[in-house]
Amino acid sequence: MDKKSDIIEKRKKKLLDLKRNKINPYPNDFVVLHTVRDIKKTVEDAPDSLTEDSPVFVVAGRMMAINRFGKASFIRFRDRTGQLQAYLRKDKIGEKSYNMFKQLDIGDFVGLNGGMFKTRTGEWTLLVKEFKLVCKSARPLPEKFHGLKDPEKRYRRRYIDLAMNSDVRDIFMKRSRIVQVIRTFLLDRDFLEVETPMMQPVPGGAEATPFVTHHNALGMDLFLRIAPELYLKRLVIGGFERVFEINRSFRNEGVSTRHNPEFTMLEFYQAYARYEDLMDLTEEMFCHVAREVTGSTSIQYQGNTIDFGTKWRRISLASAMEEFGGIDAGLMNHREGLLEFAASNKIKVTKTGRLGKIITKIFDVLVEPKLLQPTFITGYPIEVSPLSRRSDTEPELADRFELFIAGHEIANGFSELNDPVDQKERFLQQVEDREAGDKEAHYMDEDYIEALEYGMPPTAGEGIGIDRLAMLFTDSVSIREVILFPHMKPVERANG
RNA sequence: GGGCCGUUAGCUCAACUAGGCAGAGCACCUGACUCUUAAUCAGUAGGUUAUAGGUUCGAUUCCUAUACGGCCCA
Repeated sequence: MDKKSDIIEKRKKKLLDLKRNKINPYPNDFVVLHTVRDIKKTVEDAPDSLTEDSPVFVVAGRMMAINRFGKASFIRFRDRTGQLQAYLRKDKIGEKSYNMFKQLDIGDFVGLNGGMFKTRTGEWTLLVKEFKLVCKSARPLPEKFHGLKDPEKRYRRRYIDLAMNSDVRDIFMKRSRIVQVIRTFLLDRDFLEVETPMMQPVPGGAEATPFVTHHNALGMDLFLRIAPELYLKRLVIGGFERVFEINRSFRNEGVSTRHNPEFTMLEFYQAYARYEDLMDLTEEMFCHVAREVTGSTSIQYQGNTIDFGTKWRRISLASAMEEFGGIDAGLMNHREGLLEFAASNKIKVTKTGRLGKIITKIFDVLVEPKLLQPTFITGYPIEVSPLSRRSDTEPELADRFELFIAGHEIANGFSELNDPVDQKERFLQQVEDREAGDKEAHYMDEDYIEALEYGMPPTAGEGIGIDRLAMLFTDSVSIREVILFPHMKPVERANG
């Protein structure tokens, strides 16, 4: 048997009392005419025009604090645009109305109308002529000073986190802004925004374990996409020479400060471009985002200044391994030597894995964390790049780059492999790896091969992790801080 | 998957080292107060200490397991 908390019981009793007194605790007829932002702007622009009686503002919001005196009260309330103080006096709103106000709680929504005046301490305040309860809150908000801190409660009940913590609101407004700026940036360059299937018969475009689901009517399993790549390239084949998609992909992996099972990616494809062009475009895009979102091309992340404004470093994987990992470039083609090096550095690698996998694994551990300023790494081995175009000059390498910032992989781009015969061979090699036990290896996608056979113009494409970008621009250590509702295990509810 | 840490009132935290009546602030409730802004003053009330076991005369405290979470590693 649940014993509900005293404080919630009392709130629910107040609700019943309201109903008994024929006051609707959930009306929907209050017409809002102004926002807090509107009011503050008027105060700023024309303070001399304001009197207690005019102009009359009509505004609504959630009460975040109440200071009651005997026959007057100050409240602080907030709408989507900001917070404002209001002053309610018994002699202004009438005894009946004031007694009704006394029954309200922090957390309730009120509709207010009145004029602006300046208090003795100089704060512009709404002098309320009329107020109306707009929504009763049946549960108390957290403490006003400390707010809600427990990360588990913050993630599980993000609405309270948002209601209480302005820095959390700022993070998600910033995230939204980042996406909007990127969208506009691409639209301005004649890219077409599209939506491609999230449920796919063959999951492709990345090395990852997919989620499986089942379509009853079709009697078939489908996979939640691990990337939109192969569909976006089909669109390039169809003549949409510049396309992009910003949406969710899903990977059936563990959760951590950097991984959420569903995450947001931008992927874009540009025909007649090469991967070098996309590096230029990426620099331009990030500078633009930084300027639009923060007002500067350099940002602070975990105590480090990250500068997008200067030319980004471009360095080959082999050189980076030598410079940051201390691995002799001559070792790059020597499997046994690399395995020995990995072992002596306590890096666990799959001994049977392909050479490229061993190299990238060592890179992840020794080099990636050291790449603080934006850095493009190029020259990836072909066997870890099964969808990339083969380099004309070094056929063992792909025309590919990855972008690292603040020790995180942020983007991955390459000139697309548009030779269907080569692509088929690459898939076959992946299938071989899969059969050898590599669960993340690509699946054979015959339908995609067929599409390539119709001809895809030379194209370069890139994926950018939006969550990680949002982490960078909001100085967040954990991906959960930039995802509104991060995945959590369900918990038995003790109290309904 | 492994290691470490955490879970006490609606919220933020004490009490645990060395077992002995579970406490504070805010919020709530009652009263006073017409310029407060972490309002103030007086008084009241609020707990199955995450869950299940064990040790003990006695467990929030020690032990075991489980659940959920955080950080680090894989």
